[in-house]
Amino acid sequence: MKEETRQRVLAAARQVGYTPNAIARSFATRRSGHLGVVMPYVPKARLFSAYYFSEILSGIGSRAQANKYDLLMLFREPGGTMDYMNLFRSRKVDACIILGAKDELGEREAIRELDQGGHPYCLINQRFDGENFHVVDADHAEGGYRAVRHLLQAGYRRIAFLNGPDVYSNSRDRLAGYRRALDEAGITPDESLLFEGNFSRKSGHAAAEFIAPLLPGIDAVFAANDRMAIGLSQGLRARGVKPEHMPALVGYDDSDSAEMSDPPLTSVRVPFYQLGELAASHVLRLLEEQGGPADRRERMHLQLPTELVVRASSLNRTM
Amino acid sequence: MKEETRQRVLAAARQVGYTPNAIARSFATRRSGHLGVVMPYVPKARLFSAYYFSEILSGIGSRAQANKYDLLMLFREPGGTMDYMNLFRSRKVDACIILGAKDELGEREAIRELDQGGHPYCLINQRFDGENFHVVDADHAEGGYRAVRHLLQAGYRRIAFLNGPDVYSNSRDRLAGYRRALDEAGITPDESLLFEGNFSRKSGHAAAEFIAPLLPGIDAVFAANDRMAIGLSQGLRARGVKPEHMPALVGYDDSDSAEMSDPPLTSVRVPFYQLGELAASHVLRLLEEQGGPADRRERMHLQLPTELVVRASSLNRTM
DNA sequence: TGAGAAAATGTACGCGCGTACATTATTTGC
DNA sequence: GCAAATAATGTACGCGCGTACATTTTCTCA
Repeated sequence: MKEETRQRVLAAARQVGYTPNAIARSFATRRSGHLGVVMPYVPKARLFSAYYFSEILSGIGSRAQANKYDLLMLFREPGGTMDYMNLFRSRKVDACIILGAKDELGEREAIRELDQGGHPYCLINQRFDGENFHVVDADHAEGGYRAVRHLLQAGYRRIAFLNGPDVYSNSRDRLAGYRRALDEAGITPDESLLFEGNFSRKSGHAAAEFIAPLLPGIDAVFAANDRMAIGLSQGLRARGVKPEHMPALVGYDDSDSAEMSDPPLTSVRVPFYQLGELAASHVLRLLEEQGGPADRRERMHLQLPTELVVRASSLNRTM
Repeated sequence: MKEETRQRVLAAARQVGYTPNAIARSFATRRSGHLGVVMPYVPKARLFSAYYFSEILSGIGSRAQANKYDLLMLFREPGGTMDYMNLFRSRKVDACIILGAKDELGEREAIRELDQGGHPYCLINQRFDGENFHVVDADHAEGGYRAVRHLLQAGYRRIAFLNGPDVYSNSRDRLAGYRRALDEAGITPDESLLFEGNFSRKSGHAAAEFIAPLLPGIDAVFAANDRMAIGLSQGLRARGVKPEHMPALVGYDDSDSAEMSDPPLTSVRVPFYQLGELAASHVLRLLEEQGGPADRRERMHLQLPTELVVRASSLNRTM
C-alpha cells in the first residue's frame, strides 16, 4: 500500500468525522484491549494505604498506556471470592493483575484455575507457598531483616514486632527477616513480643494497649507499615508514655507519612511504582506470546530489593 | 415466560459452561458498560495527594459496582488535551467522570463539546466560570472562610495564605473565603501574604523560603492542602524556626497526614468519597434519561459542605 | 507497447449477541 | 371440548469491524 493512499484515506476519514467503533473492533478481533486490575475489598479504601495503591496503579497505568491498553478496575465483592476465570471467559479483559490477594482457600483455587487456563495474569506483592504463580514481589524478608538489624546495630535488644495478618506473604516474609536478624545477633526471639495488626493506623493505636505495659522491657518496635507505626506512636503517647521513654520505631513502605510524622519515621522503602510497571510489562508480554506452547512457559517470580531509610525515630535515644 | 423454564435454561447454560461474551453483548446493545474516569496527568501520582484520589475513586467504584458498571481508568497525556468526545464516539465509555480538570482553553472547549453532545459526564471538584457544566463540588469558599475565621477567633491577625494554582476553581474559591473572613474581621487583606504552591509537600517546603523571613509579621498560615501545610512546617523548622515561633497552621482536605503530623494539623474536611459517589450516581442517571429531550435537561451543580476539624496546630500559642 | 508486478478497488463473510416476529405447543376458562 | 390466551420454539437479521480473496486499475521495465 502506498503511503500517499494511506494519507488520502485518513484525510477522508477525518473529513467525514469517522471514528472507529472500539466495541465493534474488539468484537471482530476478539480482544477487549483491557488490562484488568483487581482491587482488594477495602471499605472506603482506608485499610490499605492509599499510598500503596496509587503508586502501584500509576506504575501499571503508565505501562498500559504505553501499550494502548486501557485499565479496567475490578472490585472484589465484600464476601465472596473473585471468579478470575470468568473475566477471561466473558472477554472483559485480555490480561489481569491481582492486588491484595489473600492466601485463602478459594483465592488460591481461583488463581490456580487462571494459571492452568493459560491466561496472562500476575500477582503483585503476594506469594502462594507451594504454587508456581506469576508473581512480582519485593524482598520483604530482606526488608524485615534490614529493619531489625538496623535496630540491633543502634543498640536495641528487646525488639517487638507489630506485624500484619499472615494471610499476606509479606507478613510472613518480614517475620522471617525479623527472626533471622535476631538469630544472627544471638538473641532468642521472645514470642510475647510479637503482635498483629491489620495495617490500619487504628490497629497500631490499639496495639499500644498491649505494648505500653511492657515498655520498660521493650526498647524498640518494628511495625509492618508506616500507618501502624504512627498509630502505635500516637497510642503510646495517648497512654502517657513520655517522649524520652518512647521505644525506637521502624516502619515499613516509606510512605509519605513517614517523612511527615514527628519524629520522622525510619522505614523500609518498597518500590511500589516499579512493581506495578513490571507486573504490567510481564502480563502484556504473556499476552503477546499467547500463541506459544502454554505449558512450557515459565512462571515469573521477581523480588525487587527494598531499601532502609533511616530517620530520627530509630536513632539511639542516648544520642 | 415461566420461572421454571428460566431455571431450566440457566441450568443448561451452567451445564455446558456457557458464559455470555461481554464484547458481543456490548456490540449488540451498543453500550460498553464502562464508566470512564479521567485521571489527571501526575508524574508518579505524587502531585495530587493519593488520599484525594483513592477516596474519590472508592466512591465512584462503589456506585459503579452497584449498577453493574465497570470502571475504565483513562490517563491524560502529559502534554495534550483530552479528547473527551472521542471516548463516546469510539464507544469506549457510556459515561464519564472527569477528575483534576484545569481551567484552560483546550480543556474548557473539550468539555463544552461533551456537554453539547448530550453525553453523560460530570466534573468533580472543578467549576468553570461562565459555563453551565455538570459539576459535583465542595463548598471551598465556605471551607476557606471557616479556616480563616477559626484562626481569627483564636486571636491571629496576620494570616498568610499558601494557595494552590488558580487554574483550579477550588483555589479561587478558597481565596474568596479567605478574603471574606478577613473582611468581616475588618482586616484589609495584605497581598504580600498570598503565596502559591502546587499542592505538593515540596512546594510547601519551598514556600518556607519566603515565609520564614516575614515571620515576626505573620502569626498564622492557611494552606490549601495538608501536604503543603506539613511541607511548610518542615521547611520552617529546617530554616531554624523554633517551635515557639511557629505560626499557627491550618491545612485543607483533612487527609490521613493531618492527624499523623506533629502537632496534629487543624484541617478542613472535604467529603471526597461522597463527591465520587454523587458524581457516579448523577452520571448513571443521565445515562438512563438519555432518551429524553437532551437540551432541556438541567445541569447539576452540587456543592457539598466542608467541615473544620480543629487540632493542636491552630491553638493559640499563648495557651 | 505489452507483459508482469504492484496497487487499488470490490465483494463476501463471520464474530455472538439482542431483537423482532412467525410458528407451534401448551395451558386456561367457559 | 373448543376457542382464546399464554408459553415455548424457530427463524432471520443487523450491529461495524477485520480478514480473505477475486477483480480491476495503475505502474514498471524491457
